[in-house]
Amino acid sequence: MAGSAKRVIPQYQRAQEAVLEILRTQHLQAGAKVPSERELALRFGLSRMTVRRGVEDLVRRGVLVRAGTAGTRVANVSVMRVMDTLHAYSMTDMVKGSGALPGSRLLVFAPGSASRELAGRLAISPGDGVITIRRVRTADGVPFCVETSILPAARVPGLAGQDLAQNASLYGLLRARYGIVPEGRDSEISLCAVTEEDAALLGIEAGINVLLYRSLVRDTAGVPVEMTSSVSHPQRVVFRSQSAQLKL
Amino acid sequence: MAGSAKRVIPQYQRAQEAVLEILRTQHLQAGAKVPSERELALRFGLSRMTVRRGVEDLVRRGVLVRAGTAGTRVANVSVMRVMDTLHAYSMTDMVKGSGALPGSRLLVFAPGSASRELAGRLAISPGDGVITIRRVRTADGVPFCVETSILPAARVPGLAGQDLAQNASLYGLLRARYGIVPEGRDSEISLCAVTEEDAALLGIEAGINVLLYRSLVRDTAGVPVEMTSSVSHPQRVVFRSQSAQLKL
DNA sequence: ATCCAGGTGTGGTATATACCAAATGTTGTG
DNA sequence: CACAACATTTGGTATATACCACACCTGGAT
Repeated sequence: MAGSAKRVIPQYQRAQEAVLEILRTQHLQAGAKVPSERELALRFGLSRMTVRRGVEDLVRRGVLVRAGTAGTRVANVSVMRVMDTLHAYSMTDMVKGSGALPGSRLLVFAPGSASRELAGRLAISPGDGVITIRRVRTADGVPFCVETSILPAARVPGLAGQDLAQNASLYGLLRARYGIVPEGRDSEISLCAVTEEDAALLGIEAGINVLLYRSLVRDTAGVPVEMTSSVSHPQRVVFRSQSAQLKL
Repeated sequence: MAGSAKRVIPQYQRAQEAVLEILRTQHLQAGAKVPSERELALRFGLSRMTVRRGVEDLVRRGVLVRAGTAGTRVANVSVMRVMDTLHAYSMTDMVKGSGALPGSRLLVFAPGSASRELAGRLAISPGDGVITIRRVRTADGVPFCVETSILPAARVPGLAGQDLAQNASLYGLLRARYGIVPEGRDSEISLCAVTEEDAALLGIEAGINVLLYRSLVRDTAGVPVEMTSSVSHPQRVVFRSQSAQLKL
């Protein structure tokens, strides 16, 4: 019924959005109780089952936690990096999925040439052009990580700083303008002492240990398209993953 | 009292089991088509919605892959194996895999009873018996992490401290003695300040930030078998993962 | 004031039904 | 034989309903 668009967004996803909206507008903190499923259903004009499906997704993504028969509450982590094996989320989508408004501020956009080691990783020749992008990522305006990406310049001709000026998603650009679809990634999580510069950007004490996430992203052909290394805020970021192994 | 509650197994989990059973008995290879939801519902005597719920779990766990309106298929196993560095099941094997000699020292082996929250995570009843195992893990004799495992006591009758005395692998024991095969895990990596005790064990300064790895391991039926949380040495541990997107 | 019984609200499960869009299968025509 | 037209199958979504077990609150008896 009603107006039909080509891409129909399912009601349960709208319900999800609506719940996230409630979290935002009501400034619900971690541990705050969320309206019951029946209540939400009534409010959204949907059936409980439909609302429930949306809520379950939010629970699965770690935004909400169920307290059994004592209601459902807001989880205590603001930003999650879901290391899902099936979906290579863009950071932008990841933040959105955590119920926050994603943003980014461009710090550096610099053409350069690849060192021998970098060239090796990116599968290009030493001296080949690369582009270094450095950004502060924010969720609801609060910075949660400083990210540095390095891409082979040949893959992204014409890419300019202003393309990333706003809150644009790099992956969105790669896909839309260059037809590059990130498919696989090798990643690594470790610790490092935060530099003074990064500490200032994140609003934390310099020199303390923080999470360092580094990854190499490949396209559908397995060719490297991006090297990323990002430093995360100690309290605001959690890496999650779900996996299953099959043995028959 | 203190006994296990009735703990009724939901039909959709039975449906899951039944589907896995079909995969086994019919020797369905990766890519093979699985009976349709309506067909399964008919076969199991359940409603389609109930069956669907089970199937969705299997999809989420990576066992099955949906091919839209063209049916549902068995996932490609080889792809799943690629990512098992981060999701390695046995720490012992992991250490071996990095070329070092694995070892462990048992700190605590304590029976106890589950709190409400713990019971919820392990899918047992509050008050049910659990076993807490705390070990220092070493590589070539050098400690690199302090690990705490909690298992439902009912799953491992007769398990004793000396079983883990030396360099025995807990997972090896689970498999060999109890027939428990770890299959999937939900995991999470974050930061925490190291306690004095752990700091002393790892030979690092107390209070600094270290990597905290927490996971819930499930067996082939999706039933929780172990909760782990481990604190890693800041310089000696790196979490790696490889992932590829799955397409059939 | 304390305690306990019972009502109410909550999530968890299960079913029957319905319609849609896309993919597949079948059939009838050129 | 090739190919278009049609019917069927499949997963995807959405709803209404029902019952359960547990947590919580409230009111009344002690």
